Amino acid sequence: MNANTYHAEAVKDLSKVFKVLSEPNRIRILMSMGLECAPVSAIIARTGLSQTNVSFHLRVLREAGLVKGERNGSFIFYCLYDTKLLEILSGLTDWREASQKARESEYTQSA
Amino acid sequence: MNANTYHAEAVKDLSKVFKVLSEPNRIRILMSMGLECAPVSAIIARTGLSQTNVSFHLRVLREAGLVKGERNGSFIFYCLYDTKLLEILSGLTDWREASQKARESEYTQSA
DNA sequence: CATTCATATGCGCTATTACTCATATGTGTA
DNA sequence: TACACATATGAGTAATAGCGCATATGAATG
Repeated sequence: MNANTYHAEAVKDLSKVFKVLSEPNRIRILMSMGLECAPVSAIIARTGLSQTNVSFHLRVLREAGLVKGERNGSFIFYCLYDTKLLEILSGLTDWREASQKARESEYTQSA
Repeated sequence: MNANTYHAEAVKDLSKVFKVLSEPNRIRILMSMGLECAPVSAIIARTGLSQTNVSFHLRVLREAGLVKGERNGSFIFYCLYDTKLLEILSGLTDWREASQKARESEYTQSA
């Protein structure tokens, strides 16, 4: 049992989270929710995506444990499972923007 | 121009990074590099992946600006473009592990 | 210059995924 | 009960990604 097998579970879960977050529209949905819960119809309005598509992405986000939905009358309110996700997203954005110029000017090639 | 279009570029870049990180083997490659540069052969040995596959993933990681490669004789040494990526990965791992139990016991369903 | 070693690349295959359309489920209300 | 609204789900499709095999490139060494 080396370092790889030791982190196997963590790697597995991490890659799943990354896969879920690799869809631009899912990121937009997460950002559109912000700190407060919102019904699906609000998310549809904010993102401009189709109802079917939003529903599809919400399920993916839900199954990944990134959002949760609670029924309230005929509406279902969705919110971030952990609002810390917003900080993570903005932190990563800052990180990428900070190194963007360096990446653009540097070669980083192979041969 | 609303909030969505304002963040459009950031969302685009973020989703690309997440997509690159959504591959378990790529995460393993990144972790196997750690803080120091290593030739491809070392990465192959550490991960147990095929040479073709490692080369393929390294290109993806390189084009995403996550690693850089420098030739040294007949070897090409790869290293993290920014070692802060390691902290990010471990930070996210901790974040997921911390909420894992809650996610497992809670419903987080839709209807 | 021929050979060997390290690494990259093109091709074909298969599996996955995001999307739309149509339809189903569930809730509130007359 | 019937109807309207909010949301979920299933089928079908087109695009993409990861993998292995074979091969190419490029550096070192005799």
